[in-house]
Amino acid sequence: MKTRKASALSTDVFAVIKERIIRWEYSPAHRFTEEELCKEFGVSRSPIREALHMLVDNGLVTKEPYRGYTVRQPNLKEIHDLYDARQALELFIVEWLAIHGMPERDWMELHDTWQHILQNVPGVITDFAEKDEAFHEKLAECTENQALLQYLININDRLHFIRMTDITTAARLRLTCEQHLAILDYVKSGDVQCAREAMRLNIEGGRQNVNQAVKEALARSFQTLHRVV
Amino acid sequence: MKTRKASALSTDVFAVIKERIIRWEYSPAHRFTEEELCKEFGVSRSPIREALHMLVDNGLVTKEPYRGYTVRQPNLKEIHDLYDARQALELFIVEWLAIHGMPERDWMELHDTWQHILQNVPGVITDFAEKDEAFHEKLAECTENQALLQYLININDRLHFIRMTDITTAARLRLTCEQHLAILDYVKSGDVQCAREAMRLNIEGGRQNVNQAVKEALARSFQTLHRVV
DNA sequence: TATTTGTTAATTGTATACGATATTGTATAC
DNA sequence: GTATACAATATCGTATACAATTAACAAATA
Repeated sequence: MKTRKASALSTDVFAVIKERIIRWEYSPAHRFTEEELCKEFGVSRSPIREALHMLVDNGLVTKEPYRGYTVRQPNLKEIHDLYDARQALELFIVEWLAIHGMPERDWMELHDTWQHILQNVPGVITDFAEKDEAFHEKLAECTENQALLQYLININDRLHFIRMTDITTAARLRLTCEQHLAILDYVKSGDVQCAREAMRLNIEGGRQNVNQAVKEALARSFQTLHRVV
Repeated sequence: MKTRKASALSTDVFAVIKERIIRWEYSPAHRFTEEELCKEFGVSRSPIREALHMLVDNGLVTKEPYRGYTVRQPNLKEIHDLYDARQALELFIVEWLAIHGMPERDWMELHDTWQHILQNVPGVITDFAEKDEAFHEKLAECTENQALLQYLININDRLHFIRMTDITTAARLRLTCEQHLAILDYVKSGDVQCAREAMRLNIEGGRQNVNQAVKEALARSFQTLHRVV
C-alpha cells in the first residue's frame, strides 16, 4: 500500500514492472535480481530496491532475505479474500453515497460512460478491467475518504492480473453495464438497501467470473495452473 | 501498509520510531533527518531510509523530497475517515463470523478476557487501547482473511496515537466490555443483524470518544491543537 | 550409498561517497 | 527599503563498494 512521494526513478521502475506483472508479461514465479534490473533500467540498486519494495507492498512480489524477489502467485483463497475485502469496502461506499449523495457532475459522467458502453455492446470490450476499476474507484473518490480509496486501489492492483483474463462476452458486458447503471440509480434515489444489493450482485458477478476464469485456466494448461492455484 | 520481510536493522528502527510516535514521544510535527537518525541508531542511511519508508506507508510520517520527514498530524477529518473505513471492514467481519462461525477456543478466550475486565472495573484501565485493538484484530484473524486483517491493523496503527488519549472512565470501560460481550454473543448465535448493530455501536462509541478527546485537547492547549486539528 | 561437512557462488544487507535540488542567507542595484 | 541575483547550506537522490547470509555443490566419511 503506497501513497508516498518517491523519486522519479524508483516510481518509474515500479510502474513499468507493475504493468508487466499485471499484463502477465513474466513467466510464472519469475525471479528478479536487483543486479539484472539495474542493468535493464540502467540505474543503480537504490532506486531498484525502492521499486521492489513498493511492489512487495502492493502484494505483487514476494521477497526472501538474501534470496531475491519473485513474482507473486496469488492463490484462489487470496483472490476470494480480496473479493471479500472489496465487498466490505464497496458496500459501505454505496451506502455512504446513497445517504450523503455524490456530485451531480461525477454521477453524470459515470452514467454517460456506462450508458454509452451499453449501447455499443459488443463493440467496446477492450480494457474492460480498467474501465470497471475506474468505475469503482470513482465511487470511492466521491466519498472523499482517502483511506477507503487507498485500500480499494490496493485491492484492484492485486486483482488486476487475474481480471485481465475475465470472460468479456457481450452478455457479461451488458450485465455489468446494467448493474453499474442500477447502482447509480439507487445511489441517486438514496435507496440504501437496493444500492447495497446492486453492488453486492456486481461484485459477486466479478468474483464468479474470476473463479470461472481461473478454473478454465486450470483446465487449459498446467503452466497456468501452478501460477494461479 | 507493511507486510514485507525486511532486514533486522530497518525493522528495528521502524519499530522503535513507530512506538515513539504512537506514544506521543515526539513534539508535534517533529522533523526527522536521515543523518540525525543515523547517528542516533548508529547505522547507515540505507536501513534508516527503509524504516522511514515503512513509517510513511503506515501513515505515521510524511515525506517531502529534499526537505525531510515529519511526524504526521492527522486531522479530524482523517480520523473520521479511518473510523468509517474501520466500520466498513468490521461490519463485514462480524457478519462473516456470524454466518461462518469462529473457533470455540478463540471465542472463549475473548469472552473470558472481557468478562474478567468487566468484573474488575474500574481496576483495569491500563493499556485499554491495546486491549481493545487486540479484540478487534482477533475477530479479523478468525475470518482467516489476511487482506481484511492487514487493512484493520493499518487503521489501528494510524489511530493509535489518538486513542491513547481515550477517556477511560469506569462507565466507558464497562460499556465497552458489555458491547464486546454482546458482539460475541450475537456472533455465536449467528444473528447477523444484531451482531452488525452491536459492532456499529461499539465503533461509534469509539469514534465519539476520540472526537471528545480531540475537542478537549483543543480546549486544553494550543500545542495539542495544532497537532490534532 | 547415504550423510555430513567444507567450500564457493549468488544475492541481498549495509555503509559511504558523490551529485542534484530546494531553501536560506547575503550582497547589490534600484 | 525593497527586490533580485547569486552563493552557501542542508538534505535528499543515486551510485558504488564492501560485508553478511544463504543455498548449492562437492568432497570426505561412515
